[in-house]
Amino acid sequence: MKRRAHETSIEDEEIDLSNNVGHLLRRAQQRTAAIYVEEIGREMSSPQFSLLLAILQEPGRAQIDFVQKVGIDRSTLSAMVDRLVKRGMLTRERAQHDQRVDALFITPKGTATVRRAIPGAYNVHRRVMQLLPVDLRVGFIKALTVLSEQPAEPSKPKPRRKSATAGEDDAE
Amino acid sequence: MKRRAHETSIEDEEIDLSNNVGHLLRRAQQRTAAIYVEEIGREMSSPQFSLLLAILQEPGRAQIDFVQKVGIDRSTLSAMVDRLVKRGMLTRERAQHDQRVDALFITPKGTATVRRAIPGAYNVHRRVMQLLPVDLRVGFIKALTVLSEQPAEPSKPKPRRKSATAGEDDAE
DNA sequence: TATTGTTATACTCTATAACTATA
DNA sequence: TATAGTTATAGAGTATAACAATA
Repeated sequence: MKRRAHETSIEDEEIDLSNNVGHLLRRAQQRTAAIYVEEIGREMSSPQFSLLLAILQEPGRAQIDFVQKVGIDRSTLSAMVDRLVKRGMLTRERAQHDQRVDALFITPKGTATVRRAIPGAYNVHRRVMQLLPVDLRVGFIKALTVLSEQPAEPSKPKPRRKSATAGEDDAE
Repeated sequence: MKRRAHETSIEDEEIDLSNNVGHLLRRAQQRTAAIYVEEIGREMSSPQFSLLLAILQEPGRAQIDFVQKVGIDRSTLSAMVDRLVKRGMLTRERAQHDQRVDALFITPKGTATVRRAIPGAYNVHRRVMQLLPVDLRVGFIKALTVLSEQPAEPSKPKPRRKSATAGEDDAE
């Protein structure tokens, strides 16, 4: 592991959860999720809301498009779409021009459901922002946006020379 | 996005994922999780690391203490501890003073595992921070800390007058 | 051969409720 | 009765790998 970052001997007491972005992000999301439930309820999970909203705005796109747009794994998305189709929120249609792709459409019921949730989504955003000191708000969203935009190689792993295989430079 | 709470008629196009804290937090966490895997691998999930670290720092505390400290649900934590015990990272010991509580201890193996992961944890933190413009970094952590600290009534629902029962003031 | 989507597998996390054994 | 922990359910999301159909 590339410990050259800080090759000092590290005491257990020197690290703690309060300066661990991963942990903080999880807690923050947890808090946000709680507010989400208060505002929107359990009819739709937050990722489901994101997906439905995206489809509402660009109906007819292929699943793969939403994978990238919404940031949900291919197989996860497939399962999510299954559930939402089962609940009458979405439909799948085989694309004519390419028989491999499923175009996604939102049903009237799905549309109504998302639209109903939109005010709640605003409230979630607003309430979370209100928890923060005013001077941190803009920067916070900026920071999250930057992190969200970083493409972690989203299903486009650029066919590197298949020679060596092995290490993703995973450093073990 | 601050279109004043709601009450206005909202067009679908006016809201989008790029100003939705919930969505942004999820994406950001996703990105962080990917870095976590690169640095630490799949030996431990991020929540497991948090838990082990907490126990390393305060061994012998009851499970319930870690529920609050680490922010993991009671039953989730129970299952996590099961897995970690099974993998020889933790032990449970019935507390003498209160036969209901399980005190948690980290084993030498667990200790070694966390300690080995600590440099990686630093790297995760560092790498995530480096993705951000310098001027956003401190504020970002501050904001996350604030959000993390908000207690969403963590298993301490304070026995309100048992009179009315009913509404958790859940609004809805 | 590459791409889209599905399926299988396996983990993990979350939440609720009911249950036990204590206190 | 309240608390600590477990267990049973149920629902989601995530990730990997393998596969079929299609391009």
